[in-house]
Amino acid sequence: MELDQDTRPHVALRRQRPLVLEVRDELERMILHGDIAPGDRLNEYALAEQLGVSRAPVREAARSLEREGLVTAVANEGVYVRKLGLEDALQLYDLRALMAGHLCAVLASHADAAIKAELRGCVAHMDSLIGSGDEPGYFELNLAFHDRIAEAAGPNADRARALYIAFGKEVRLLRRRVLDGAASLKQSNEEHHRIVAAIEAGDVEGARKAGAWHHENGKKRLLDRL
Amino acid sequence: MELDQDTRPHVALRRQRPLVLEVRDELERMILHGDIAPGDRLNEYALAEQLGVSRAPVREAARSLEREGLVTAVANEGVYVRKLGLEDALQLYDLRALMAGHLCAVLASHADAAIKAELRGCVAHMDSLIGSGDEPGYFELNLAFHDRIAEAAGPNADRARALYIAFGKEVRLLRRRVLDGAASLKQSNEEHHRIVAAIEAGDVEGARKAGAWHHENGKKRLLDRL
DNA sequence: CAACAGAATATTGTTGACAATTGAGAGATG
DNA sequence: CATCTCTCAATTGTCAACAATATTCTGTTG
Repeated sequence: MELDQDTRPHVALRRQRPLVLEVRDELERMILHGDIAPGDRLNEYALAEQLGVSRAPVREAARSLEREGLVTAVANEGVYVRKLGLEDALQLYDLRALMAGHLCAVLASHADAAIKAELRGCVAHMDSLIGSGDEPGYFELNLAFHDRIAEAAGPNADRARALYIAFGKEVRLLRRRVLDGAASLKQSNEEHHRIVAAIEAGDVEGARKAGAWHHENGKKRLLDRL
Repeated sequence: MELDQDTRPHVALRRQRPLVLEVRDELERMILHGDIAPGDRLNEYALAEQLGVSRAPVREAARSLEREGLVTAVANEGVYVRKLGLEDALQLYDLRALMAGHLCAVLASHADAAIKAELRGCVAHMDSLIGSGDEPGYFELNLAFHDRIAEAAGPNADRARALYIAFGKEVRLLRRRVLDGAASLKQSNEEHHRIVAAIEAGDVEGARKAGAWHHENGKKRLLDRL
């Protein structure tokens, strides 16, 4: 947390962004990055010293993270990074698929020509990336594609979008990472095509189904590896 | 060893339940009960004094409520009870319907004879309450019915259940309360019948649709009154 | 009289200190 | 040698004080 780099004291002390938000983001980064492993306790004192702040902001940030599902608090004992069991992960996949379907449905109900063209171009580009064997490029564009759908769903779905993003973060707490096998790139993009087709056609329920089913495959892949 | 007299100012008796949780529940009650109106600021100092605690637990509780969506925090200004616009309310109805459908679907996938019988008896009882014109009794049992479904969905849907409950609380922040008209009691219970029928038949997608549609009617009723 | 500058006040942001609880290790005891 | 208790260190829970910021009030000036 390099906040005190600035030598001017009065400027450095004026922060528009509350310290607790900085701490929250940093704790979230640490947890998702694996610096603090699932099951580990968050030592308030150590974290406060490490971040150069007092314990109060750390505690507030922890409460915020607790509500988000990234940590669990035990009375008089501390807060622990949540250990995600298989059952929890399956739930998250379901809910995330539900949200994705909803976002696709909302978008399908009011998509304009511009976003339709953009999404169509996106999946076409992914097709070409598959053809040239550029897997990293595909994964990156895949993320951008789904982000774009969530964003384009508009302000009337921002709550669903927030949950979609939160579930995505949370599922990363699963000990055993699910590496989306490269074997199914073609199948994955076929599903993308179906999603875009439904959105272009204004088929709300079709888009919901296509979006949900695409994400449910992540769950299926997880189960196949057990 | 002799025990000191209990004359110490801050009572530090064994607290199994952290103070912040008590404060959080109390604040939530105040907000939902209307003691603090949407748009009002939560005065940390005043609330702390009123609750007989210091500001730290109040602040932590507020962070928790923020993540839940009941309040919004503004830097250096304070936290305000969230003002729910019509668009927000419609979103919440959609998401709540989504969760309800999911809960019905999960329950349909593994309902045993006991819960089936219980739900069947519940809707039958509601039928009789309609017949006798007992509206308050109907509303109460209606709540219990939906709670029972959410509960019976089991631990594999507890995340969806938590969201379902949270959305229910949040929608109460809407300024203009939606008084579910008594005109549609019969229609409402017909939908209950359809839900139970799908659950009994083990029709997962049918139960999802029935559960979601039943809740979407709340949204429709809200829109009809504008 | 309106508008603005500046002081006074109220409120939030942050900190360090103290009390209480938990967990671990040393020592006693059967 | 196992086990129990007691003490001690580590950590969380809570608080009151201080610093910074926003808001309100007031007096001055054009």
